[in-house]
Amino acid sequence: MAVAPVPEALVRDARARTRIRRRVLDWYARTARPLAFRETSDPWAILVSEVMAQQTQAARAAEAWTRFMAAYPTPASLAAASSADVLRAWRGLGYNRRAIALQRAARVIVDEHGGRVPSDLEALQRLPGIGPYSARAVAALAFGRHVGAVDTNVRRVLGRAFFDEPPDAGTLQALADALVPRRQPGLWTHAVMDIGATVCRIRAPHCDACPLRSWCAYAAAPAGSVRVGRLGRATGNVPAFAALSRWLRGRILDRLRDLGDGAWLAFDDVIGLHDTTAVAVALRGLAGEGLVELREGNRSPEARLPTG
DNA sequence: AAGGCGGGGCT
DNA sequence: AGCCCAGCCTT
Repeated sequence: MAVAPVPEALVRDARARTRIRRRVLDWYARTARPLAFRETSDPWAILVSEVMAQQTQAARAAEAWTRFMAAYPTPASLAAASSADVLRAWRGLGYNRRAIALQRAARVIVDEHGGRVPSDLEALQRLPGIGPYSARAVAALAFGRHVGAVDTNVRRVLGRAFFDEPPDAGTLQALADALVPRRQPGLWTHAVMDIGATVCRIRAPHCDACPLRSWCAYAAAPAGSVRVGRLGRATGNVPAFAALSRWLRGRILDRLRDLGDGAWLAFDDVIGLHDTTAVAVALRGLAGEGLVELREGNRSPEARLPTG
């Protein structure tokens, strides 16, 4: 078993990187997950897929993506839509703020970039809902830029293979960037994420099937040594009331999705089983994020999906 | 640096 | 019954 190279050596050793790339790309050519959004090269379609995949399993995002792209095939089409319709198209995906942010991004693309998704990394990251990961993913997948997109999969794969303890974000990003091949940045990006999703899983990794096996510190670690598991943010205890707040927001949005366009829903009709204060807090929160509009009704305050 | 934000799949 | 998922934004 080869000793795992320290990341600094790997960044310097072009031959080692070449071997790693070849092994990974060969593996990907045989085993790639058939995700619908991998069939497109349209930057807008790729951007939409990345937003949908944020904290959402890629296979499930792919199903929604196909429907969404049929409705909103261009930035201009999403920019011109009503937010209510966009939220309806987002049903089932969760994190509904993403839908509003995506529409805002489409409007920025139309207003400031001539309706074309920008290829510049900084411009991408300025778009609403596009952070460090998504900007790099779009840059690499849609524009062939040589940037490493570090998501939870890549963090785990590279962390396990090339570090003995969780690296800081800058160190990890530098290694991810250095590993991107000259020729096929998009294929590489998909490939590393697939390793994390199907082989280098957080539990019960399939090291024997891994293209990085011969370089990997994790696979080589003797039994009993410390093994790095999840490399993202530590998960703290989630209070029960937090889950309830999210759940209530979701139920309210689903009620509003089922109403006709522009129809208002009275707070009193939402409350039913729910605590009056909890409903009010949820609606204020939704309004503050642009997910609903509020007005004072006759009996009680009223809410609807945004018509703009 | 920490907390909020969904819904579904997997173990 | 938890834990996790192609993260991002706000405070």
